[in-house]
Amino acid sequence: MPLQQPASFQKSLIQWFSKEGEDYPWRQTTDPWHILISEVMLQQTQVATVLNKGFFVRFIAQFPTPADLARADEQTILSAWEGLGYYRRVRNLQKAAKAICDYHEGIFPKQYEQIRALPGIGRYTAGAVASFAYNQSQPIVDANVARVFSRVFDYQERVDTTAGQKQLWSWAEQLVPAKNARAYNSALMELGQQVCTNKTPKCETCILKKFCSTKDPTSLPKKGSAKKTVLVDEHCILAIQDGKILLHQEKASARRSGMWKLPERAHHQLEACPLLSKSTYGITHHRVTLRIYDTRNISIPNSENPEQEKWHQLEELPTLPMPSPFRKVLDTLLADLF
DNA sequence: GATGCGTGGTG
DNA sequence: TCACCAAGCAT
Repeated sequence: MPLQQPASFQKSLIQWFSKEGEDYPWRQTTDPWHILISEVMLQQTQVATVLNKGFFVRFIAQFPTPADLARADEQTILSAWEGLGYYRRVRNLQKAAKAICDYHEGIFPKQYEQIRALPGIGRYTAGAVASFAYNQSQPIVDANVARVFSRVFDYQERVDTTAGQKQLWSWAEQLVPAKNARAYNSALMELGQQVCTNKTPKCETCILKKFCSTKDPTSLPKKGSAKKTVLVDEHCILAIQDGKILLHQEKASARRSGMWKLPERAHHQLEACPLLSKSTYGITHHRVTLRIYDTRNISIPNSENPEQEKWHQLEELPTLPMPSPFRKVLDTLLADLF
């Protein structure tokens, strides 16, 4: 046991949470399907993002049961996820919905191993669903828990390695209580989010202060250095004729597959076209400079893969799933032009 | 074990 | 400005 008084540690957390815990929409339900949706949305995504734009409330209204998501088409699920990023998550969520319908008669499974076996559900998400929906005594380790544990135990090794993960999960297993795992796990994560924060931890008011060994919290947890960002240019065209706009759909093998964007052209094909906008956005380790050219009064340069391009009515634009950088630039351009 | 995957917030 | 980070997972 890593602590002398684990019961006191657990009790401190649960008491703090009962006073300071936020009343998020996904904490007002124990429906495992709704809990799963929230957990998948929150993977590598901050609470404020999911909360502010109403993604969770809208999604569970649109797909209240696994069967509802299982029968939706690709464009519909991508549109419901638009703005959240990591679109693979919603595809896996649909695969999980189909598996629940096909192998569990549409009833969300109760056993941890069955939850863990669903597509897109790893060790963290399985533990989160089991503890939040069913109050089962399962450990969780996310970025918040990793930060709290690495500081409480003054862990000087890297956490983004197999050995580091093993250590964090071992602490999580040993400390999760048998009875109140729902409240305990919620509290541990929320302390990491509200108090034991990345840059400026509020150690003076932290209820785990008496359990905590680190003298230099902001130096923890230790991680390897990130991959260097690569600069990339993207040259796209705004082609509008007779109330229609030309769009490109990403292939199944591509990133953002199934989504629509403005068609790309080689830079040298666009020398005669006026530049309409210039913006930048990040995707994985790339920094993309996106330039949009006006081809409305010029013959449109030939595409290398015209089979992926299609004319759409301008009215259809809001219903077509589109990556955020293109949604934003189109909203701005069309507001200016019309 | 390392890498790819989106987007928005932060100091 | 820009690197880093966030309720991870699959390959």
